[in-house]
Amino acid sequence: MRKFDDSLPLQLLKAREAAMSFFRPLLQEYAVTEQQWRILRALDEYQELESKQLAERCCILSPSLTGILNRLEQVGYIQRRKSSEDQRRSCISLSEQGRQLVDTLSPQVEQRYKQLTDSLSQQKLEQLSTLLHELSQLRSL
Amino acid sequence: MRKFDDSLPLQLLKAREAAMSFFRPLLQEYAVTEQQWRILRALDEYQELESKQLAERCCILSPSLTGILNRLEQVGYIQRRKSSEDQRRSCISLSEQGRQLVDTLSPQVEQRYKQLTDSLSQQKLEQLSTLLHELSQLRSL
DNA sequence: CAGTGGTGCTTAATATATTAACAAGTGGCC
DNA sequence: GGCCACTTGTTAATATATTAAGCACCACTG
Repeated sequence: MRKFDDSLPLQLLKAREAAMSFFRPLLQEYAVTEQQWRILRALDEYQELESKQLAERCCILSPSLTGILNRLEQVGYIQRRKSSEDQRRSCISLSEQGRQLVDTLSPQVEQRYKQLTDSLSQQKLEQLSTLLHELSQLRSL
Repeated sequence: MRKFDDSLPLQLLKAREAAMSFFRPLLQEYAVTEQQWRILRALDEYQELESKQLAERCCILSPSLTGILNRLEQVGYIQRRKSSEDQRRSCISLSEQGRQLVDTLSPQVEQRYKQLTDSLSQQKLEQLSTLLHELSQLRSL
């Protein structure tokens, strides 16, 4: 039978752990979690997003998102407003404080990201990115 | 700046989600979690392992492992014994019931794994595996 | 306009992840 | 033997992940 270590999900997990080891110390220094940073990063790029879009882009399920957004709101990094057309939807955006954090952290994150990509070569990185994208499209029937 | 969706950790996360979508329904049907299955799978392959080795191979931190092993022991899938030479270490192994579960589930998991790999082509899979392994070796200085 | 199905988000309950602190066991060293 | 540094495993506290329920709001339809 196929060996345990050959499991694709496990390989993906280990690869991600290695990649995250580049950023964890930095994020911890600023007291934001990995997931919180994904949210902040997405909001920085898309200005204002609904919860559902945020969940989709950040790969976070809505029940988790509820808690994360509550905490981010409490420390003052984001703000919400109810959509005027649809009372169910809430639109999330960065607060001034949140934007400041992103502006401060982003360059440092980018620097470490470069260390990471340089360690692997540009070509392999693109190759990997392509394969990962292809895999992401797959769904069990 | 680099786009949000280009983030390697996020790509790895999404790829893993896609891959796991092939197995989640099956695992849920047998009421075992993803992590519990990793443990059982590892124990099936290595007979008996110490907690630390298990944590290493399954990519699970010790505090999480403590809880997972407690639950697996309670439902009767594993058993522990203290190492005779070193009273700190505990050796974990599959119980008869645990072995039965693995024997029942493994073929079905393999079947879905084949669906997954067939969807991607053998060549790309090997290519991906190689790149992931290389990435896994990297560590932030 | 009440009824109905569907959507967006939250709650609840349980299982993990993550960091720090701790408790106990081991080995070396004086 | 007693002190010490180190290792193994656990506990504690907080943040997420996952599935199932629930609740409010929306659009549609009779």
